[in-house]
Amino acid sequence: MPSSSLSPRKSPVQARAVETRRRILDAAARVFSRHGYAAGTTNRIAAEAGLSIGSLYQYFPNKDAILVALVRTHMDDGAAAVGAAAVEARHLPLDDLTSRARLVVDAFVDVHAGDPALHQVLFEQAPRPPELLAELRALEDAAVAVAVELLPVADRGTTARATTARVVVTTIESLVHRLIATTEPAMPVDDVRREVTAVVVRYLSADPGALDPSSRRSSKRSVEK
Amino acid sequence: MPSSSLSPRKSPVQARAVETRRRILDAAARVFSRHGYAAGTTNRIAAEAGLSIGSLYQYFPNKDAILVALVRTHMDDGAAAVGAAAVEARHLPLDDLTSRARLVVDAFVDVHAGDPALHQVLFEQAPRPPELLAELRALEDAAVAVAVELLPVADRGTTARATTARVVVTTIESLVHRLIATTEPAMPVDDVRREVTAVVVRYLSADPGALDPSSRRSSKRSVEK
Amino acid sequence: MPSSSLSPRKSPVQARAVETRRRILDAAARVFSRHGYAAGTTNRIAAEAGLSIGSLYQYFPNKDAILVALVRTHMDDGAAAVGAAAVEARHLPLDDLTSRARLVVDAFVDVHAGDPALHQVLFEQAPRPPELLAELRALEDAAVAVAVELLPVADRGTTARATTARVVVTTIESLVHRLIATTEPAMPVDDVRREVTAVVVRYLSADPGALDPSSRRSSKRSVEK
Amino acid sequence: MPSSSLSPRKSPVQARAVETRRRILDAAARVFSRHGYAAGTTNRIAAEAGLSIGSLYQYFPNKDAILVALVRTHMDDGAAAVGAAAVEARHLPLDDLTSRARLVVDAFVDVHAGDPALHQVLFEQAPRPPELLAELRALEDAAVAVAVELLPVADRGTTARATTARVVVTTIESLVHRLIATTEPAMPVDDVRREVTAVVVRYLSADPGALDPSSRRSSKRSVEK
DNA sequence: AATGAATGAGCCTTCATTCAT
DNA sequence: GATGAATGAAGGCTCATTCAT
Repeated sequence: MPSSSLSPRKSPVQARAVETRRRILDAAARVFSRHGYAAGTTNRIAAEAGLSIGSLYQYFPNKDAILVALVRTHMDDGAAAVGAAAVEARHLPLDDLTSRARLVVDAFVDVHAGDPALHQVLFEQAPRPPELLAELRALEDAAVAVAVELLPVADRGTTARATTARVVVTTIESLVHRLIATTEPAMPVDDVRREVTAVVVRYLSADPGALDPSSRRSSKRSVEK
Repeated sequence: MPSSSLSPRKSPVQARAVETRRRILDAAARVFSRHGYAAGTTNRIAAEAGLSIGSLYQYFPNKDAILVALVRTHMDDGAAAVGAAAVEARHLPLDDLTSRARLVVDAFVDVHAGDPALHQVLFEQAPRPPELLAELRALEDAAVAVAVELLPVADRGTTARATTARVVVTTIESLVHRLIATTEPAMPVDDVRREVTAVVVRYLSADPGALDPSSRRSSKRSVEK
Repeated sequence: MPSSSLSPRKSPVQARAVETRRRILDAAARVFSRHGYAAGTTNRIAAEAGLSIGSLYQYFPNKDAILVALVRTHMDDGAAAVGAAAVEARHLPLDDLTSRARLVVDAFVDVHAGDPALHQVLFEQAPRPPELLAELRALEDAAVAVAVELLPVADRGTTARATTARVVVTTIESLVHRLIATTEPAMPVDDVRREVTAVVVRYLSADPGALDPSSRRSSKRSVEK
Repeated sequence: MPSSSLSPRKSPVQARAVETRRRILDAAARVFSRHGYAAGTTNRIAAEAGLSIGSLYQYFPNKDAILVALVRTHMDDGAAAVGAAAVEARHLPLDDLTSRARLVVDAFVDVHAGDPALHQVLFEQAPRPPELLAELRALEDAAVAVAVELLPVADRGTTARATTARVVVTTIESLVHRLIATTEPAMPVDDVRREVTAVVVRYLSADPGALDPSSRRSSKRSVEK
C-alpha cells in the first residue's frame, strides 16, 4: 500500500525478508570461510545469523541452495567488476597492452582479495551442482570472448587464437587465485597485480618468431653448439 | 631383524603389511577420485581394498591419516619427477630457456595428467591439516629455490628475484592444474605443455627495459613516445 | 446479541467466522484427500483456504482439531443420510427386505462415493483420539439399533440378535468402504450397490434350519440328509 | 566351516545377522502396533530391539524398508495360511460349502487375530509404496482365482462371476478385519468365524431366481402386490 | 482479527570409529 | 591379525505452533 511514496521500495514485509536473506548469506560466508563446507553446518549458519534453524529453512530450501546463492553472488560480482574493467580498458590505446591488462587483472585481484578462504570453499572445496558448473563455464567463455576482443590475441604459429585467449583468462584467474589464497608469507597484493599483468602481457607480446616453443627440440641448435 | 646384512629386505610379515598399506592407499585413491572426499567413506575404501573396516584401522589411525598419506605420496612423486626434470634441465645450455622450462613443465603435466580428479580432491577439496600445509609450503619453497638456480631469474626493476621465482613456480603449478583438471572441452595435453612453457619463458625473457609494467600509467608515456 | 427474535441469524461477524471455518474445513478435506494425513500440513491447509497460518490457528487450536471436525462432519452426514434412508425404508413393507436394505446400502454408498481418498484418511490413516473413537462406536451402536428395528433381525440358532445386527452393519460399512476405496479396476458403483445389498439380504434371509454353519463338522450330516 | 554338520545352518555370522533382523522386525511390530506408523520412530524401534540406531540401519536402508518387510511377512503368512486352508478345503465335498468356506474364513481369522493393531498400521495407516500395493492387488487376485475354483461361484443373473468372486474375497477380508480390529466390546472370535462364514455361504447359496436385487425399483411391484 | 516470520523439538539418516570374537 | 557388527554423535531438514506487528 505505498500509494504515494517516492521511493518504490519493497513493502516492509519483503524488505525484511530480503534483509534476513542477506543476513543468512553473510553468516554463511563467514561460517564457510572459517570452517569449510562440510563443517559449515546449517545450524552453525543459523546461529551465526542469529536465527533459528527453522527460519533459515524458510529462506533456503537446503544447504546447497545457500552455497549456490553465495557462488552466484560472487560470480555476478566478479563478472560486473571484470566487465567494468573491460569497458574502461577499451578506452585505452590498443597498443598499451600493459595498461589494458592491468585494468582487468586489478579487477580480478579485487574480487579475490576480499575473502580468499571463502573463495576457496566456494570454487574449489564445495560440491557444486552441474548446472552451476555450466554457468561457471559459460562465464569463462564470455571472459575468453572479451579477452579476444580486448587484447591483441592472434594466432601465433602452432597456437590457435582460442587457445591463446583461454590461456590468458585461465592464467589470470588461477594465478591471482593461488597467489592470494595461498596462505602464509602472502605476496603483497601490489606485487600480485604487477606480476600477473607482466605474465599476461609478456605472453602476448613475445615475438613469435624469436620465441617458438612449439616443439621440445626446437632448441636443438643451441644444444648442438 | 635383518638376518643378513646383504639382504636388507623386510621380513615377510612387514612386507605383507607394506603391501596391505599400499592396497589401502590405492583403494583410497580410486574411491576419492570417484566419489570425492566427503563421499569417500572409510567403509567404501575398505571394501575397495578388499579388507574389513577393522583391518583398515589397523593400518591407519583415522580417515585423515589416509588422506595425508595419499597427499604425501603425491607430493613425493611430484617432487621426484620435477627434481629429475631439474637435473636433466641443468644439462641443457643456460640460454635455452625454452627447453629447460619445457622439461619442468612436462614433469608437472605428467604428475597432474595421471588422475586429475584425485588431484582435485587431494589438493583442493579435502580439508588438510595445518601440518600438511606447512609441508606443502616447504615443498614449494624448495621448488622456488630450484627455479632460481635453474632459470635465469634475476631482479627486474621493481621485482625482487624471490617474487619472480615464486610467480614462475605458481604459474606452472596452477596453470597446469587448472588447464588439465578443468573438465569439458579439455585442452589437449600437448597444447598445455606448449602454452604453459610459453607463458613462463616469455615472462622470464622479456626485455625488462622495454616492458616495465611497474606502474599503471607509466606505459602511457612510452606509448606517446 | 440476536437483535430481533425473528431473525435468529448470527451476527455478520459470526456468520463470517462460520464461513471461514467452513473454508478451512473444505481446504483441509482437499488437502488430506490429495496428500494424506502426514503430508497434509497445516500450512498447506491454510494456503489452500487462502488464509494465513496464523488465522487458521484462530479457528482451530491444533491440527488434530481440524481432523476431528472433519470426521465429525462426515459422521453427521453419514448418520443423516442413513437415518433418512431408514425412515424411508420403514415405509416399505417389512417383507421387502431387498428394497429396505437397498435403501440403506445406497445411503452408505453415496456417503463413501463422494471422496474415497478423504474417507480413507479420516477413518483409517489418521490417528484419531480415543474420544472420537468412542463417538464412532456410539454411532455404530445406534446403527445397530436401527438395523434391529428395520430389518427382521432375529436370533438364529446359536447367533444372538445383537451379533446378527452388528454383522449386518459392519458388513455394509466395511464392504462398501473397501469396494469403493480400493483403487484400480474399481468396481462399478452400481455393482457395489447391488452386491452389497445381496450379501446382506441373503445373510438375513437364509433358512436357519437348512443352513447352520455353527460347527465345522455338523454340516456334513445335514448335507447327507 | 560347518564341514560335517548335519544341519546345514547358516554360518554363525549370517545366523546372527538373521536373528538381529528378526529382532528388529519384532521390535518394529511392537512399536508400530503401539504407536502407529508416524510415531513409530526408528529410534524407538532400535531401542525396543535393544540396538543402537546405527545398527538398525545396517539391516534396513530406511524406515520404509522395515515397514515393507513387515507387510511382506504378513502377506506371506496370510497367503500361506489361506493357501493351506484352500488345499484342505478341496478335499471336502463340493456341496459342503459351509465347511469349505469355514476353513478359509478360519485361516483369515487366525491371520488377523494375532495383532489387530499392527495389521491396522500395516494395511491401512502406513503409506505403502506403489510396488507393494501392486503385490497386494496381485495377492487378492490370486485369492479371487482360488475362490472361483473352490466355491461354486457362478454367474447369477446380472452379476458376473468375477464380481461375485471378488465380493466373496473382499467380504471375508474386510469383515474379519473390521470385526476383529474394531476395538472395545470385541466380538468373540468364534462368533466372528461363524458369522463371516454364514455371510459368505448364504451370499453364494441363495436361489438367484427368488432373490434378485438387481434393480432398485423391482421391489416396487412386490410392494404393490 | 489477520499476518507470516520465527521457533525448536524431533525426525531420519550417515559414517568414523571401536571392540568382542 | 582379521573381521564386521555395533555404536552414537551429529547433520540436514520438517512442521506444528507461537507471537510481534
